[in-house]
Amino acid sequence: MTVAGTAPAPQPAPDPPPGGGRRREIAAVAARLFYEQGYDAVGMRAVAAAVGIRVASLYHHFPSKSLLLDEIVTDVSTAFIETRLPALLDPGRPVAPRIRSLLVDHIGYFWEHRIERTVGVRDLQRLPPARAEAVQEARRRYQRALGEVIAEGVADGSLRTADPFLAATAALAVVNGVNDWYKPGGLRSLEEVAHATVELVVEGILGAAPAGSG
Amino acid sequence: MTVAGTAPAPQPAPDPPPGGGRRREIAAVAARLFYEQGYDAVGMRAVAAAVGIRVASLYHHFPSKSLLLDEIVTDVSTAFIETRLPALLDPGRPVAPRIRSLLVDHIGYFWEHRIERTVGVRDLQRLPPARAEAVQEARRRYQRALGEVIAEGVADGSLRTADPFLAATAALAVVNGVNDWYKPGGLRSLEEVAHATVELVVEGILGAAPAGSG
DNA sequence: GTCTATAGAGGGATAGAC
DNA sequence: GTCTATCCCTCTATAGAC
Repeated sequence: MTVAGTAPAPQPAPDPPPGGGRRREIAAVAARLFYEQGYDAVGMRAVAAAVGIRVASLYHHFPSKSLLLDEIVTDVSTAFIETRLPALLDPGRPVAPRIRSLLVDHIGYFWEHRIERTVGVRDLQRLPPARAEAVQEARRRYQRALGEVIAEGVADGSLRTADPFLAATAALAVVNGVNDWYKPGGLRSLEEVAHATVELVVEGILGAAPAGSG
Repeated sequence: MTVAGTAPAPQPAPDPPPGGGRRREIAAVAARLFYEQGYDAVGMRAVAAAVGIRVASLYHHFPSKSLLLDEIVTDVSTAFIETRLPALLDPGRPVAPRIRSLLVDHIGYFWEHRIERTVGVRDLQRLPPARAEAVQEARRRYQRALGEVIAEGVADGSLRTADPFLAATAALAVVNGVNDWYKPGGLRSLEEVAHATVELVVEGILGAAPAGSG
């Protein structure tokens, strides 16, 4: 599921190399268990049992539990940010639409990857330190870039907010919050919620004119 | 530290009963360890060592590790909500000031209790199930009540937002987010950040008139 | 209220056969 | 690539002395 926006969600190699299938299967099974019970509460025995193999076999695919966690969270937590920063900073397009499509895509991407993202937030400290730092650094760059673009919008008069960096943190808190409460199958689709949320953010917090008025 | 608002922060009994001091000391030490490393990553041995006693002595004060966690998080996570709901719902006062003072106090209270709150969010699932449910129920009531008050403000014309319950979740995401990034000792005091954040929320997300204009 | 000692289960990880 | 078997450690919790 991809929420309508500018760019397609980044996809890893569509054809997993033969033999890599098992590795991906283990990561997917472990991700779900970590998501449901927490990293520390799930033993390698439980992961092995859910996959249908023995513990020792897990260590043929991953050298340690923390590197299994790394496989699950690091790419998902950094790929969106890395791939979206160029479009966000592209000066050839008006600020408000740039931010709108970024945030709509943000909600869609992290909803699709909500399992990995939830684990990546809650159990970040369990990653090998250098990997945890990489994730945090990507998040900081993202937030800083958004703040700079908001400041650009304030300077050119298309946005109005007193403190661009405070507004950036608030905007990200709101869009990230969607993943904490949205449940599918209700009255509204994720697309509807995403667009309503982004309008609330871009008009309310950032002071942009309504979407259709440009 | 209490952020300026309407009501004083709720305080537990100021004079701990003699003999209960050790219990409080253990809870405080454990809270800090859980906050820094996570509930599952901290063993009862580590708690005991930090207090300066042996593991068995811990079990004289708390019957289990999960009830030690309960002592740390449940009261802090529900007391603010329970004590503030009457004032939030009080129809004898205009909506916007009611929400403003609630949110300013919210930021101050959960900043003061950021250790307990962080543990209570991240490790909620480790509480005894009935206690975890109590915490979640309090959070739901709080959010629902805020949504109702926002709807009241929309009805009387003092607020303007398309979806009061979406606005309530967004507002809470922003104020809760402050505790994730604010660091003391910087350019701005918590009071300044709290007021700026609440103005951003109440004017931006809820569509209220600026603070001094009523 | 704190201690020593220990039960009993489960943790991550490895050796080496197949 | 998966297995059996095992190492060594830590976990929560309890028994019973002082």
